[in-house]
Amino acid sequence: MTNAPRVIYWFRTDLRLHDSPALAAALDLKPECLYPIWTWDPHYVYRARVGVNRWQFLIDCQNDLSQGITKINKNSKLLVLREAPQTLLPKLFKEWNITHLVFEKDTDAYARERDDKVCEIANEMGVRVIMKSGRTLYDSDLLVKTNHGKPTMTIAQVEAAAAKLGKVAKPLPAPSSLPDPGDLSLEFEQEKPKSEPDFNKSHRVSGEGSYEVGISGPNGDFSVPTLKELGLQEATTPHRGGESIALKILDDVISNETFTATFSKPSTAPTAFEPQSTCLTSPHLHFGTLSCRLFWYKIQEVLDSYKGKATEPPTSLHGQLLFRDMYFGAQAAIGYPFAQTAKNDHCRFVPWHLPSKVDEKTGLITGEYEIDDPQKEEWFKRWRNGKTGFPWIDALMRQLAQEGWIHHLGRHAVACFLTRGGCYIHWERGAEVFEELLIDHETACNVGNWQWLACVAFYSQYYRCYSPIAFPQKWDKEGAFVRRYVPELKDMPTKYIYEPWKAPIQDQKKAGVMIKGDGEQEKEGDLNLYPKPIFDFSKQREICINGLKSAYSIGLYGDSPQVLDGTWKKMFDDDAEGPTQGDKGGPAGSLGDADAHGTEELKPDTKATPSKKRGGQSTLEKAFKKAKT
DNA sequence: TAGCTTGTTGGTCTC
DNA sequence: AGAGACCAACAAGCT
Repeated sequence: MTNAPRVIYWFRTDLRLHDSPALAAALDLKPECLYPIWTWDPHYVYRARVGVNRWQFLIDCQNDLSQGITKINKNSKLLVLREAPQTLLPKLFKEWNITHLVFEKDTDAYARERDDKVCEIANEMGVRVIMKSGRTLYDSDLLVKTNHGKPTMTIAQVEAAAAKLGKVAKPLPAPSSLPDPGDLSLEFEQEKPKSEPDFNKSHRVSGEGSYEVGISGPNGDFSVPTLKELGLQEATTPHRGGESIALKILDDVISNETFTATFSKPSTAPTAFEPQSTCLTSPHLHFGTLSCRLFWYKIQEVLDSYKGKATEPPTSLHGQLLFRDMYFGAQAAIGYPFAQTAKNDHCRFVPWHLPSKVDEKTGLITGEYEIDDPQKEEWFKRWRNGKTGFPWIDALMRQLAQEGWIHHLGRHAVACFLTRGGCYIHWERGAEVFEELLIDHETACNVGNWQWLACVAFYSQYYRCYSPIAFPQKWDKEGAFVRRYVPELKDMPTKYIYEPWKAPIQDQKKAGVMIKGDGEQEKEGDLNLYPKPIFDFSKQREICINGLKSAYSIGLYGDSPQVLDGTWKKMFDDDAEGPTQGDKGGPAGSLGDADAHGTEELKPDTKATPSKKRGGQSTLEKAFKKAKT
């Protein structure tokens, strides 16, 4: 009888009320009722890597949003529904007599696939879908289109495309009123998800139970699940989520005009803690509790009235937001392969240790990897656990595990160390650890930065290598940061704080710590133990640089036929760093049996040979002669 | 065309 | 203390 719209507003990575073009579009419909929902997606619960700190942050955001909604309309709140959106939404459309589904566009590969499916069903059921861009400064698909249809790989490309697209959209105010939701009956069966494989099993102390209590939660009130329901221990991060916190951080940043106008990322200290040297807005941008466009214009207001010399992109605060758009543009154009080497035409192929297994049917990495060398697996575990014996690296990795956040340059240091500047281990291993532990993890930025640091895309100056000893001394001669996060070393003399293995035994004993073993044993008598370094850094650095030099001269990319069929091994010297021995190789660097693909002769691959001075062998010989000296 | 500049964020030395 | 030269040498865009 009524033509008034009945609208579901589907919150995802836009957990805010201010500056939401999608929410504004929903309200423009003048709906008779508005259901603000969150679908508790098993993909996120089981298949994405999400550590306890990011769960806490998400739950904070949801609770704060729900309270924010209730503040505007006491009859409304965030309705959390525990089922996959692909199966749940069609049932809700019917049950609640929905006319419109509205949400913010998400260009992550899985999100696109999910949303395509939902749109298809909605169309079939006669439900109109409204999707608005709002996660980035510019609609990532438009950015790509304006960049001649190509992934945005440099800031110059982003700036050129942005100039054509015009100014960033002005932020919208939060709504002053919200319609009531309609009838909340749920007369249908809950479809429970398959819990295996569960990538987050290692974090659970009891079974995951967020689907065991029905669609609307244990009290039937659509409550936000708790960590306990997820079987998780308490979070350890001091950083908390929610729109109200995000807006307060923004106010604090903006009220410091000098900080805002003269911000220059490369000169902020990665060793600063309590407080850190940057504004820590990244998790709020990820969960959408802070609009990047509001941030943009608040910065602009400061710049407009600032009398001194302000910094500019790419190092300025505006520059940081442009980088985010760059990575989103790259991901939007490349899709699923963006997060991996296999089939990624913009990612250089390097024969890293611990390569991913690739599903031959889908072409996607499975989350498992090959252990080509047990020593490298040990290095990887010790890196992951903050026990490499390099205090700067270990302090950062322990800060990551405890707090879910480390400074951008700290991320550079540990990423370079794991990949091209130390362990020569696959950047996909590192990206997975960051995915699990970072509270601000978003695939586009995480993967993009790992590719940058590994010098496989975005960046290529692999001879510029971060030293775990010299680099932190630029900001923290005394080693206060190390002393904070590696307490075993808190009394180590400053002279040895970044290389404690050089401290004489007497100095070690005086400091209450022995530099001994591999980090397994924590104490010996009264003395703490801190591990010996996993390797001689300068030797490994040399090996890595030579490895990169040979991989660059061979010039393969993730989509090169030799990479996909495993014949890449024939192009590398057996003695080259990485699993290059023999002639059997799997797709994209894994060690699987390549026989199934035949042993056809290598043909010169035009796409894979952009370099004029390709031809490898002499370069290789030179490289390895040098490595020996 | 070959050479120059630029690219968010290196290390080491000198002044 | 901080800037500049040099190290060794990548890619892309420009002239």
